[in-house]
Amino acid sequence: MRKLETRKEEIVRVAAQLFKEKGYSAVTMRDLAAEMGIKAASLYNHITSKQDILQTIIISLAEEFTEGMNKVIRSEKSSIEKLKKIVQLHVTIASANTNGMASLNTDWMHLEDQLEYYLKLRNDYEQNFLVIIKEGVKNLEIKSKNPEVIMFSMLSTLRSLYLWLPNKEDVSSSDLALHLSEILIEGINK
Amino acid sequence: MRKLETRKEEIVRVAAQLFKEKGYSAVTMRDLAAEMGIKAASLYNHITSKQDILQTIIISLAEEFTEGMNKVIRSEKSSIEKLKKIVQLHVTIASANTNGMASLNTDWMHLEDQLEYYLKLRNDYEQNFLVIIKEGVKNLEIKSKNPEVIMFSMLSTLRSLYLWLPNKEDVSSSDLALHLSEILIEGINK
DNA sequence: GTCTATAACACGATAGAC
DNA sequence: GTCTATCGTGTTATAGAC
Repeated sequence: MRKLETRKEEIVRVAAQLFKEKGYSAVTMRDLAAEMGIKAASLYNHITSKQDILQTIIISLAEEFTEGMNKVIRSEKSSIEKLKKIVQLHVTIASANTNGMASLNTDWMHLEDQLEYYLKLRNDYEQNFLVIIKEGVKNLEIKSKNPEVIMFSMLSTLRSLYLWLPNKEDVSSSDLALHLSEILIEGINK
Repeated sequence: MRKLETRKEEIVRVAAQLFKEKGYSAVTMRDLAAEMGIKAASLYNHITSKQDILQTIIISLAEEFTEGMNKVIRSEKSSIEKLKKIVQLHVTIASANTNGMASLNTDWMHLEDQLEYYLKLRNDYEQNFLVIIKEGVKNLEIKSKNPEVIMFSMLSTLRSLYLWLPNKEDVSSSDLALHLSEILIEGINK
């Protein structure tokens, strides 16, 4: 039996959609209330502030990525296999919450109390990503290109998935992850 | 002899930097004026509105990309060579204006009068990009993967360059374009 | 070309009735 | 749990002096 959505969860879900369309700063509490069919003042029975909503959206996603990365690192796989697992991680999380991913990617700078924590999680994630690529180069699994450029290229694509996934609801998410892994790892040249 | 920067150009340049840091909606005319060392009211002797600034930043960049793409299309090169030219185009434009690229990528939805025009330029650009990839598949130059996924992957990386370039001022922009082309086209697998 | 002053309105958030 | 009313502040933009 699926747990029912609380009122706060509903507010956060609707807010994430509006934040994706216009960005955190351009969405007013009156906009959000109207979309919920209530008055702005009523929102405050469920959340403590607008900032509270942004934190809830971003931090839970950032922690999901951190948890997923930690599992990948602990797994005893080849570097290429680890990268494929990371592609799958991004496809899975982005598919489940495309709206929230927009806030994670473009509105993180509006975090207040939790900004430092977010930046630490993001930085650790990137460092772990980089270590996997460098190990792959050392293992002779990965071409000896600049690892930073490789990470930048892969991560840019993975971080942009939320912009593209909503238009591709016909493609299964496991198919997409396989397809994307091939392009990112094998290239496109025949 | 280099043309001197007009006061409006200076305002637009400083605004682009602030827009990159906090986004269009979160930057106030007082913020911008303070950064220029004047009062907010004084800005209006040089620009007609805040919206005017955003338009100036975004539309000129969008037209640069359109012009560059048109040159690539008219050139009589292989599909792979055309893609390499597009990588070079993005690296060149993004290197010259990293701050403006942030607005182009994340604040375009705040355009008012020019929103439709921007969307047409962007859509045409993507269609041209897709045609080049599809021709490459037909020519047997490019692996027969889903062309939309290939375009999404390449374009995501190219559109994110502005986030990454400011930290890599030591790398020459032609070296970066070559390096990036190799990774995007040949992949990373050994 | 910049200033002070201010118009006209929108913002996040709270108080207290129901 | 939602409402009406409102506080205190911030917003873009204009008018007119210097």
